[in-house]
Amino acid sequence: MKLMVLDGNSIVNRAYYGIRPLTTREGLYTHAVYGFVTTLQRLLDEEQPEALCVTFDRREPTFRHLSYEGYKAQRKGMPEELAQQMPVLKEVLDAMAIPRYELAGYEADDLIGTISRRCEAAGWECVVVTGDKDSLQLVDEGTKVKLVSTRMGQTTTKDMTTETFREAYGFDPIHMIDLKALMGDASDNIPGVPGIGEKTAMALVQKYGDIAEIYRLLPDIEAKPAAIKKLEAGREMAEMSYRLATIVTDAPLAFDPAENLRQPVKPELYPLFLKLEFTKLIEKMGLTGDVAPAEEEEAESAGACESEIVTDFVRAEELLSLWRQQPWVACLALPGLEGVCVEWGNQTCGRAALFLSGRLEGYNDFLRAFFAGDIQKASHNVKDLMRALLSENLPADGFVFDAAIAGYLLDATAGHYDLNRLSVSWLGTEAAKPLYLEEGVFTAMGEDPEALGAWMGHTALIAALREKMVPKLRELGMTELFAEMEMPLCRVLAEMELAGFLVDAKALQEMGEALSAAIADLEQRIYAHAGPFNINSPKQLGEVLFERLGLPAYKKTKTGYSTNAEVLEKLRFQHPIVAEVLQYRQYAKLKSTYVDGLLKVIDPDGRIRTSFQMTVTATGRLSSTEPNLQNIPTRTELGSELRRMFVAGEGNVLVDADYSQIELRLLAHISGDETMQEAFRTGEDIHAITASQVFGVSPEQVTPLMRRSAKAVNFGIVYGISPFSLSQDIGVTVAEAKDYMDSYFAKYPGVKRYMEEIVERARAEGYVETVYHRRRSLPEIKSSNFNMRSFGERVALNMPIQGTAADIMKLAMIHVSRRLKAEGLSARLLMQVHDELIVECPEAEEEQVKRLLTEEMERVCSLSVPLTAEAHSGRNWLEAK
DNA sequence: GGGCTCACG
DNA sequence: ACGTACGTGAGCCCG
Repeated sequence: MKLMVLDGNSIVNRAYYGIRPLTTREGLYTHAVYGFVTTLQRLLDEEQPEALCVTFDRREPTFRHLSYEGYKAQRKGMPEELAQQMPVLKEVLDAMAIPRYELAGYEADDLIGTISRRCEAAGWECVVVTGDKDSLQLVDEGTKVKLVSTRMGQTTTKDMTTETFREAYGFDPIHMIDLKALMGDASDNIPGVPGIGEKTAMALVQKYGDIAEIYRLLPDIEAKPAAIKKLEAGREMAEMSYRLATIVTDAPLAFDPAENLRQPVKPELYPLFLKLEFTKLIEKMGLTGDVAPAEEEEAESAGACESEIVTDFVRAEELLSLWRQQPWVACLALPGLEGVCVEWGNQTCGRAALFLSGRLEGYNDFLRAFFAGDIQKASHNVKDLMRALLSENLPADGFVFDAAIAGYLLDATAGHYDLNRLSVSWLGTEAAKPLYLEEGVFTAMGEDPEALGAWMGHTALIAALREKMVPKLRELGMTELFAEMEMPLCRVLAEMELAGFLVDAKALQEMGEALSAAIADLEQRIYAHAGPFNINSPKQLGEVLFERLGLPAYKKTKTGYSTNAEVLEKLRFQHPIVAEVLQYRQYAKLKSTYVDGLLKVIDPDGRIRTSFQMTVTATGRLSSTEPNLQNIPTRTELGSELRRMFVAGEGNVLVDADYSQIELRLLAHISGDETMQEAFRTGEDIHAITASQVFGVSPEQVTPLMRRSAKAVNFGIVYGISPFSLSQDIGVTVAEAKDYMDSYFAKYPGVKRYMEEIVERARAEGYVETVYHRRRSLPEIKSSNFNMRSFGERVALNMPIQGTAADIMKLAMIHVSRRLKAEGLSARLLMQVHDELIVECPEAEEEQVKRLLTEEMERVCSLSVPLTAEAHSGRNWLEAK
């Protein structure tokens, strides 16, 4: 039989400091609890113990405090954000039916010591889980310690048994106490012997075992005379430290391993996890709220009271007229537009109507009427619905609310905005399982009341969400952002996705063949140096380069040697294989991601249709998937050849317009820095101007190197760079990089002030926002973890700039699309790549479209610096750049 | 499914 | 002293 005991304080601390802070919608911090539970789940999987318990420290002083007043005296109290999670954690453990132990006068460690010895006495195996190396003294034949460590945001465990401990330390586990008695422990304020450090202490314990033996033999031990002197002087300290470091194994604790057998979780766990918004855990642990019928009734009150399947068009017409009078109705369509559910009326007793393609004569006419502009509709993932409608030549107007987008604006870092998650965080309840999402059930829905019910339930959620979210959007000043930017953009993006980008498949195919040949050739040359291996495997490549060929390994990753381009560049001239690998990598990337990847997704009409994601990025940018057309190569000559494959249709051209230095211009505008603003008003080349100002030379004296450095600083500032990273980027010493930054800030004091102020504000408010009130909350800025806090500070600098640029581009797209239509042009938007728009138009419209694009892009807003855009055109994307 | 690498702004 | 630039997505390897 096996019992696993967790050091509650140690594990929760690790979770707290190691995980990005997370709060519920109500502002309750939850990450320490979340981290604790996920760690626990993993440990249970790994160990499969029959019994389980958790120990905690108590506030009362222990015998250690009483015997030595310095003990943990300097230890700061728990941060408030962690302290408030402790009772929640205990509530969770209770709901999971996991016994927890705490005892006045004893630390969690002492209880663990006691528990482990009681287990052994009862013939049980004991597994101790902690992050604290002190507990290693407990390791023996019946007890192993799993050491938990959190590095770079992820937790790993290391099993310590008698054998592994001996291997690592060279003495028996029990002598951990002696080691600590000699070297002390700064974090617990255990003094040890003054002057004796880790090295000496390790050597002594390895040689003599315990301090009693060392002091018995003193002064005739093998050590430096100075060390012997210190040992003699510090005898009392050693003895006291020994007592402090010894974990108690006989605390007066009522404990019997058999009373800690694992139990099924209690029903309280589900509502508790709902409150904490642990949707992922609910799913993983298969928790459900199937409990008392009284609660079910309440849950249903959000749904419809009355519902009907509409099968005749007279009734459909009746409803359509009714909805034209309503301020808005909620709707949800089935994939493939096989059905539409409409929900209206008041919230407590709404009504639902279902329209199914197989059950209603004139279903298409219904769609045409319902999706017209005279019925105001709230839905979910509106852009996708619009794309489906437009592809059937149906109208797609009158959408006033998208629950996913509202959820995104209200918390851009939540990650997922499916109706279930929105429901948990906004309504405090889970949605019915979306049965209709399963393949193949759509046409059968009419026969499946459960699926119909779930579908109606989801539609009702949209209405309930709207009621909650619209006031919140207003409260945060996002009404316009939502209604004037995000909602109108849905239509623009749907049309762009539908348009697709024509590609020259034949040329792409040929490029692929050329790449294949080059790759095969390089492969042979690489094998000639090292024998055959998988070059695509960083692990195998690392072994070849750094073990077999003995090249110096500059950098390591979590899992082994780093073999990235930066490392390989440094090795380029040390062995001919390196340059070949670099080239192989470049070709392999182009072939697999771009040539093969794109060939796979060309539609029958020769066009590629990407999907724009509106709710992914934390800053407000779009992203592009399946395929990603926002990362088509441009930085290398060979790579940029791929852009030649993206072409205009017969008789058409591509017009490509991009904003010039939009982020730096926004830095100048937002920071209010006069010098930088002046530079943009008068100058052409901002990096050269910056160089001349930072290096104190006239514009003609700026060398290419100076310009390059200034450019790196300009970019770096926007990202919240450190002197170290700047030095890495431009290949100078850290001191030089720091000098550059200092003179940059001296020249642009407004930028420096902005950086300080925005971080200060973020700390005070807990969020940052763009000029258009797009918001990103920043709980990490208050973190006591240095890395996490620093990250928060960099984000605070960057988000308002990157995000405002994204806002401006979104507005530009809406204006461009509107005006292309207003002027009766055939031109249509195809792509957006953050600061760049691509339009396809008949040759005859080329000049007009170029003008229109730059005008609309520049006209979006009026800043304290000019906002400029440039347009070019060509037969293909490369030519048009 | 996470890690590494590399493509973009 | 810490560890070291913001925002993305895709293909491949490997446990």
